[in-house]
Amino acid sequence: MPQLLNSHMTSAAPSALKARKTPVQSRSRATVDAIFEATIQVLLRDGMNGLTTTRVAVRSGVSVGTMYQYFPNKQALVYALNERYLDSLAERIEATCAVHEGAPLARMVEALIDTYWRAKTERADITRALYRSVAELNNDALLHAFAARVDAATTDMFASASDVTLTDAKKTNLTLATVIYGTVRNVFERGLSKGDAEELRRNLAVMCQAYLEGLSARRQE
Amino acid sequence: MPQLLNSHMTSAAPSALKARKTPVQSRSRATVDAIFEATIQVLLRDGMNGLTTTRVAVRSGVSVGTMYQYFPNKQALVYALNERYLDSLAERIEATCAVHEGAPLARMVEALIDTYWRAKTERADITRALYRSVAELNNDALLHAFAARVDAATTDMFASASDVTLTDAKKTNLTLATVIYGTVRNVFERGLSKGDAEELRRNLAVMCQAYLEGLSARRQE
DNA sequence: ACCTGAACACCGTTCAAGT
DNA sequence: ACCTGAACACCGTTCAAGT
Repeated sequence: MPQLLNSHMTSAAPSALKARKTPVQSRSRATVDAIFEATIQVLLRDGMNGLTTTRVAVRSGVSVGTMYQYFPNKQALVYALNERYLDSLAERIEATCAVHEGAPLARMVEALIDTYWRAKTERADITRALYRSVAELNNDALLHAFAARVDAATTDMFASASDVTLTDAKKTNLTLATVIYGTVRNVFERGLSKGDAEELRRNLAVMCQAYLEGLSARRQE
Repeated sequence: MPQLLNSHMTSAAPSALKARKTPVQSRSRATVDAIFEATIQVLLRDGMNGLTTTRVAVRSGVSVGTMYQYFPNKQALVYALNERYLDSLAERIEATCAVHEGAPLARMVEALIDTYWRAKTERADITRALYRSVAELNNDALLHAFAARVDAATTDMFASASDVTLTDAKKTNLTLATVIYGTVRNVFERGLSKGDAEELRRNLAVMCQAYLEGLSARRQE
């Protein structure tokens, strides 16, 4: 589970949600990691409503006071947790994009769906818990930063396609990204069975391909 | 704003979230409406975090004690609010389905996207607030009931298409519904500009059409 | 049948005191 | 440089008393 979250701290956070101090000694870095770990566990066990500072403190083995040295309030803690998660997700997407530079467009789309899908489904419980927790925050800045970063990577990738030259890679990317990420989220919300989810993944790919073929076809006319 | 919410009480609610008593006298019905109205307003002004029972009570002009006569806890209140909203949304989709019985498949898809899109965007602030509030609940039952009801209507509609006979209307519906609703939600999360959102709506329609054409084409081979 | 609001348990947050 | 935990303000929820 720790592998899902890495420790880069990107900073799109509004000041009220920013981490209070950056851990400098190894002792305090361990403290912060313990707090994050405890937060996920409490979130999984008791849900967003049962996520109390006391419970996180007890589970992480530090006092509430210590928590408040690193996070100015409870929201900031949840915010930072999502920040870590999105950061690692963005890295994975960027890696996929790097690998597929110059590939045929269809393979890029397939790879993007695959990476995103896998990242979200490999720990479905965590994905669900984080989807819920982030909804409570003033999350615009967080999600915009994530979207901007990931969009940059995927747009570049699409623009490098070996078989098609997109007239407007940015807009094509916006359509594909919104549809793909939105669909994946809705699959979670509907709680689809593994079989249905898998079929939907394939159909999503087919839809994206059909859309891309339509784009080329329209250009040739 | 009241028109967005009607007062049918469907009941997919787990017992812990069920409304405590049904209003029978006109006085109490007015009370419940006032509570709902106040809840939306507090939600819009102060967000999910600032939604306190005291604030809702003051704004609605009733005491906390009265609120607790109708809703066993704060979650139940938010749950009921979402229930009302989803109920009215389902009604609108059912109406669209009824109108398009026997129409060509492409027009059905267009109409479905249109209805859903319009319902979500006409009061974007409320949509956003409710998306956030529902994420906090144990919302599986609520969303499943909504999905089941709406899926039934749209599946029937698709099965009645005049130009195409679907081999598996249920699965086609699942794909289209998940992609459409998911995409609309993601448009909100990304906070797209009106222009971008409008373009995405069109592209979503194109993607769905391309997918349907692919279905027919594959059958002919 | 419906409403009130003081009272209680618990949670978020602080801060003086510790190592 | 980092940690502790009692103390305080405030919120969710109840219930005895009212109309």
